This record gives sequence, structure tokens and C-alpha cells, in this order.
Amino acid sequence: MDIRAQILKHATRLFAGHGYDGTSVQAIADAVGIRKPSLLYHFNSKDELRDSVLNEVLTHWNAKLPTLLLQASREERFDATMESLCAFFVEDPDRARLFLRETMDRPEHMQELLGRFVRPWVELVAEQLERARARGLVRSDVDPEAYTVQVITMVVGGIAVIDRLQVILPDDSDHGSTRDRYVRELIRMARSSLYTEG
Amino acid sequence: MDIRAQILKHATRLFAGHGYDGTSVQAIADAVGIRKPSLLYHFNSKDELRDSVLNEVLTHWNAKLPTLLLQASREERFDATMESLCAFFVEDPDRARLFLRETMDRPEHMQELLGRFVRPWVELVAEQLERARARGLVRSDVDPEAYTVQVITMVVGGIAVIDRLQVILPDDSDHGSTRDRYVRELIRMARSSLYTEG
DNA sequence: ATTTCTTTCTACCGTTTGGTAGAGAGAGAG
DNA sequence: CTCTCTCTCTACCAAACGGTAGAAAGAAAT
Repeated sequence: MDIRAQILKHATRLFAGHGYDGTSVQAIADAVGIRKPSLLYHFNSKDELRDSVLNEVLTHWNAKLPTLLLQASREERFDATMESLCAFFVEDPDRARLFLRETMDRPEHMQELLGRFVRPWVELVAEQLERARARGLVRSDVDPEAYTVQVITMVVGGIAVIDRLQVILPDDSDHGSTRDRYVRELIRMARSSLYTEG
Repeated sequence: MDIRAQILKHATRLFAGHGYDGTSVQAIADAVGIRKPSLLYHFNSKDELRDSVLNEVLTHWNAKLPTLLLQASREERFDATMESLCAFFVEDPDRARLFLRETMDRPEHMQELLGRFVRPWVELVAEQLERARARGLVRSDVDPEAYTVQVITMVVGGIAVIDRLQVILPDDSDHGSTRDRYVRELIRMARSSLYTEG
């Protein structure tokens, strides 16, 4: 396997788990199984490694999200689209943790990335919701932009920490695993607070 | 002003803003305006300071939450209660950021605190919701525990990062400030996804 | 005036940090 | 064989880290 990819893999996991400042270059090198200068041969500095990690995740995001959202035009697709969106983060919660940490640690840098990678999609979804509202499909008291941001926060923020919330949302043979319960209720809340009845 | 309180104030702000590992004892001492050993006279170690900061926030939480939730029995109080809950974090978003960071940085430690300080309230609220559901006031497809955890995530996770989301949820003369729009839509979603119609 | 207690300071400790210099290993090309 | 290019290594650096020793400053009590 490509050594660069392996470094990125372990760096992603460690940055997501302990944060940028809480992860030393030495710790990443140890995880990969190489010496520190060998790592710094592939990534000239720790900061360059951080940017590469974030870039890789954003590339995945940018590749998957369009196909995911463009099939969400019709209401029947709502649940399926939400499930795909959640699945993107559930299949690797480190993505959510990384986004969340970067938003808290480097707000100004993240604002630039949000403007480029997230804002267009928020505007697209908000416009669709606005039209659906005009046709009476969506509740009249919805703030489409705020609703969309709210859903993103629930998905990213929630999945980033859900594994740590088992103590207040236990596994349950009736309701399923902590993750399943969280995601199911998230989708239910998003749906039932959006559409008009009937 | 008490020097201990002043250290706690600046430590809270810096830990919330840059994380525990991203904040040096030197930086806190500089903010307070004293030398590093003077700070370490009042708090024997950086780790003791961390615990004291978290403890202070949890004390506030434990003092305010009961009076807040006990008045929420009736449905008419729903909005007022949610607004008070949000206000607790909006009046000092560092509380939310601190909780979120601690949950990500020290999951096992935070799980213990969640079990002691949050779980009892989740169970209390979930039981009330369960009863209201049996009487047909609350939608039948609600998972009371998951719903409660979801609302907590929206409030804490959302308010922790909302200041950094202005670029995707702009201030608006019609809808109000970013914070106001977020909180208003949060309460609307929580309410309208909970109660049965009519 | 001296004692006592609390607090702040300067000076320093060992360790870890991100990063560099430069030697050497390995493979492919001439 | 030798030159070259890519990569990994050992050895090291200055700076910053959390923390300690112990002197001095200040206030209060005797």
C-alpha cells in the first residue's frame, strides 16, 4: 500500500480522535511504523499534513454529495437521501469529528471552506424548500436556510459524538443500537418538522 | 476580583477556544497577567485546572437545570423551556464548546459525568414524553430517549459552532441574527416533530 | 521588631515538540 | 561498475512544554 496513503489514514484517525494539537508527528510516525523524518519527507510539515488530511476528506465529500442530493427532488426520496447523508458520516465518523474539530480550532479557515464546499448546497436545498413551501408541501413556518443548517449540525455534530453517548442513549433490543436509534430519530424529526400533514 | 476566579475565567475561555492541548499554562498566565509558577501555586497542575474549569461549568448546569425543567410539565411551557435551555448556552457559548471538546477528547471521563449529570434528566424527560405519548399528545413514532438526546445535541453542538456558521446561515434583516435564526428553527423543529396535530 | 503565613516571583529542571543535516540503503539506467 | 534518484535512517537542533526549588515580598499578629 502507498506509504503516503497510509500516513494520511493514521493521521486522519489520530487528528479526529485527539485533535491536531493533541497528536504529535512522532505518534503518527509510530502508528505507521516509520521514523519521524521519514514522515516529514512525504509531508514537509505537520501543518501541510493537516491540510492534506482535510483536503482528502473534502474530496470524498465533493464526489459523493452531488449524486446524493440531486436525487432528492421528490418527497418520496427524503428518507433515502437522509439515510445516504448519514451513512456518509456513519461509515467513517472520523470525517464528522474532523469537520467539527476544524470548525472549532480554525474558524476563519473553516469559514472559507464552508463558503466553497457547503454554502452552494445549502442554497440549492433552501431554494427547493422555498418552492415546495410556496406549493404548500412544506410547512409555512419553516426557515429553509436555518432548517438546512440545522440538519447538517444534527448529522455532523451528532455522529461525531454519538459513540460517546451510549450512557444516555443505551443500546436496546427493541429500538436497536445507539447509532441506529440516533439516526432514525434524526430522520424522523427532520421529516416530520418539514412537511405539512396529509 | 478573586485571582482563582480570574484564572478559571481565562482558562475556560482559552480551553473552549483552542482546546486543552492547544492551550499552554503560559498562555493562561499571560492572559491573567501573572507568572506561570504563580498560576501553578493556585492549581497544582494543568490537569487539576482542567477539572476545576469543567467542575465550575457543571455546577452552574446543575444549579440552573432543575428549576428550568420542572416548570416544563405542561405543553404550553415547551417553547419557554426550550428558550431557557438555549439561553443557558447562548449567554456563554464556551460552556457548549467545553462540553463538546471534553466529549471528544476524554470520552471515558465524559461518559462518567454524563451518567451522573445528564442521564437522570434524560430519563425524567423521556418518562414524561412516554406518558404524553400514551395520552395521544405526543406522536406515536417518537423514540422519547433518542428525541431528548437529539435535542441536547442540537442545542449543545449547534451553539458551540453557530458563530462559525455565519457564512452558510447569514444574518438577515427579515429573519434576524444567525444565532436567533438557528435557535428559533431549532425550537420549531423540536416542537413540531414532537406533538400530534390539533 | 519579630514571627508567621500566604502569595508571587526568578531561575531552573528534564522531556517533548516540530523540524533539519546529512549519511546510507536500494533500485534502475548508462 | 558507476552514476543518479528516491527514500529511510541516525543524530541532532532550538524552542516550548509542564513543573519545581527556593528566595523575596507583603500583610497580620504577637
